[in-house]
Amino acid sequence: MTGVKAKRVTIQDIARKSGYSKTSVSFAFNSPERISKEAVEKILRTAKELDYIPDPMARNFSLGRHMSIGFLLPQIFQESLQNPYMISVVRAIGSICESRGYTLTLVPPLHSSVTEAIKNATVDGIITMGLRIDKSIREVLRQRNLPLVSIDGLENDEIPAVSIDDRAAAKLQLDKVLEKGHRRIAIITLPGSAFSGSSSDSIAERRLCGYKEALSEYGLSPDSVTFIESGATYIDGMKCAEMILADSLPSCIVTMSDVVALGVIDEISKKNLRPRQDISVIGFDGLEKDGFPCHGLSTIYQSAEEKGRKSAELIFSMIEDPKCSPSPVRIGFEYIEGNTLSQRKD
Amino acid sequence: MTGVKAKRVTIQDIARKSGYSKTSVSFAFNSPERISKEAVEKILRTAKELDYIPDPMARNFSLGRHMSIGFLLPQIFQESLQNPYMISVVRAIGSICESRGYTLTLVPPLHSSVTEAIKNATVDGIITMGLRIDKSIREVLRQRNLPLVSIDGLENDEIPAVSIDDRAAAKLQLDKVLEKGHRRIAIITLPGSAFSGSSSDSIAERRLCGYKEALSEYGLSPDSVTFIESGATYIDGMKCAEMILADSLPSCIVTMSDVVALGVIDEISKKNLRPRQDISVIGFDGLEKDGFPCHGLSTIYQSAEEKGRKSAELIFSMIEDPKCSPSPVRIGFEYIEGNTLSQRKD
DNA sequence: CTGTTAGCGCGTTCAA
DNA sequence: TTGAACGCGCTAACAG
Repeated sequence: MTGVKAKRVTIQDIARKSGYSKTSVSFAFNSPERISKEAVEKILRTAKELDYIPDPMARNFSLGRHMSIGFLLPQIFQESLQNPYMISVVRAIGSICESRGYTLTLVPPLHSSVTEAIKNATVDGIITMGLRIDKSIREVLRQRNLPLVSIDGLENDEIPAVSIDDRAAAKLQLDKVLEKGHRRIAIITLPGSAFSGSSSDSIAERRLCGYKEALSEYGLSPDSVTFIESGATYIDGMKCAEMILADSLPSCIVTMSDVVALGVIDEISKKNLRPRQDISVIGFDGLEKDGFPCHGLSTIYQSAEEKGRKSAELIFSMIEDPKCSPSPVRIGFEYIEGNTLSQRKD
Repeated sequence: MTGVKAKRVTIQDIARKSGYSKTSVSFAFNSPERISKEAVEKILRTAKELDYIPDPMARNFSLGRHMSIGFLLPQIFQESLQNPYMISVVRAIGSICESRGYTLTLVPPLHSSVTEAIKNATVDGIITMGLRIDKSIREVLRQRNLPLVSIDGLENDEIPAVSIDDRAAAKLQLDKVLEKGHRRIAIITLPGSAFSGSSSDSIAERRLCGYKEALSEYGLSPDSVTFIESGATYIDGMKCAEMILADSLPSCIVTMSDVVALGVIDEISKKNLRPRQDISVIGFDGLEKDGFPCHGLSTIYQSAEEKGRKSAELIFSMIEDPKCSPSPVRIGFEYIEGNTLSQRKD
């Protein structure tokens, strides 16, 4: 039995007081056409008197659904919702949920465990972003029979995924930089690149491949470039730029995310250098197109809106047809000409 | 009965197969110490074989709880999550939820109705922001026995609220502007000011009172100031600035939100005017302190983190003790000296 | 067509 | 260690 909560009015109470059966009360709320007008009236009147409305949890339990999609946060709340790109994706997912009458449940790791979090999430499906779906996660998904869509996840995997071709996008990014004549280049990578050791396949790694490809096409060695790993926030970008500038003076700083690039730019200004004229900067994400002010940052655009929308549509199709196992979805990308990547002058 | 979902393994199945009762199975998962070691082992082994874990919804239903807090979005998803200040508040709420093992459910209006949304939200409590809590909302809250905390809501109200003294904060803001000698002032207000007609008490209105007070202390009439209402996004700020600049040339533009101020600044630059030197700008919120890059915008700071945290703590205290009706919480505010509000020169 | 009876869903917990 | 009741609403099947 339950705790000490004040005893709620139930469908039973309305049945008794109105003189009808539970069934009729249920009908009055959900299929008024199924019973007589007067019955509906009397029942609803009684319900109003007793201040009754059906309990949504009991209702959902009975119907075997939750009316909510879970967005599984890869890190703790504080960090996940610090990332504007992730927020834009969440916003897009939310819009789809909204149009279907669903809520969107943000699910943080439970006791630092995403697996535990999935075990306990009362949702009809889960969308995740930038998370490695390991064995224990797959197990729980199977046990709970819970559909999951992974954004920016592994490729060649049985789990439905939405992503861009990160390798090609990164290559395009560095191509633009090299085209402009830059050779003294610093690249700020996201966590999860080869440098951090373990992770076998991550966005950062895929993009690194793209970078190396671009370099090799120009006959350059990866060693000619400074790589440095950083978190994905504005502050991280500033710190990282500070480290880089203390050391050398690249003609271009390449980042794997727009917010990092913004931090870099502000740090450059702070050092009394001029972004663009003295040091070029290029970002990644194209946040400006999704409504986040970037002041003309040159960047690679990947639509957060589309990623979110597509993944939500995928999850709903899986909920509606549990048998269907959708194929991966590829989102496009493009170079956005801003005002922070200029021709090398020196 | 439910739909066509693949039949899940239930506690009953484990009981049968393991030779123990449902009760014992339940104990094996929740209070292993209540039954023998071998029973626990055998049961858990059987569960593993059949790929069983307890269903969280059934569990929560049985326990009369949801393990989730609802954040009620005042507008549609798209708009609500466009607002960095709201996002910062959500982030803080989420962190508290996280630490208690709760999820955070984002609840958009259902069929454009917040009341309907509340009726159906499977959550233990609701936090809302900038929403007028009308009669029909109160009714549902009572019916559902659902605690609610309102951020930036009405004052002198029986609903627990978390807010700042908006009137005083706005006065401080305009005081700073007037101190610097500005007299040709344009003020961009949020929706819900007197101009928009109806709303009887909103943030915008309270702040307007503060502005008028400041003006009157300087012997100035409200008519000497240009008021213009705007949405709360970067883009809205740009548009608004465009309108203002097409008309006249104020020496200072005052906004009710930092993002709007950022839009104004970029629009000023676009017009080949210099923000700060030619036109001063002051914002409101202090987003920079909450991790959102504002490049030294002068502003009034109100802690989003604190608003979120306090409201989450309130809601949990109400959940834990349904009888308690907490008193309103006031958050502090302060002027942040940036580099966008300068002495009037002309 | 209107209304009812009975039982389900799944895990928790009281009383034995 | 367990059988039975419980939480709350939904609905198949049936009777008038």
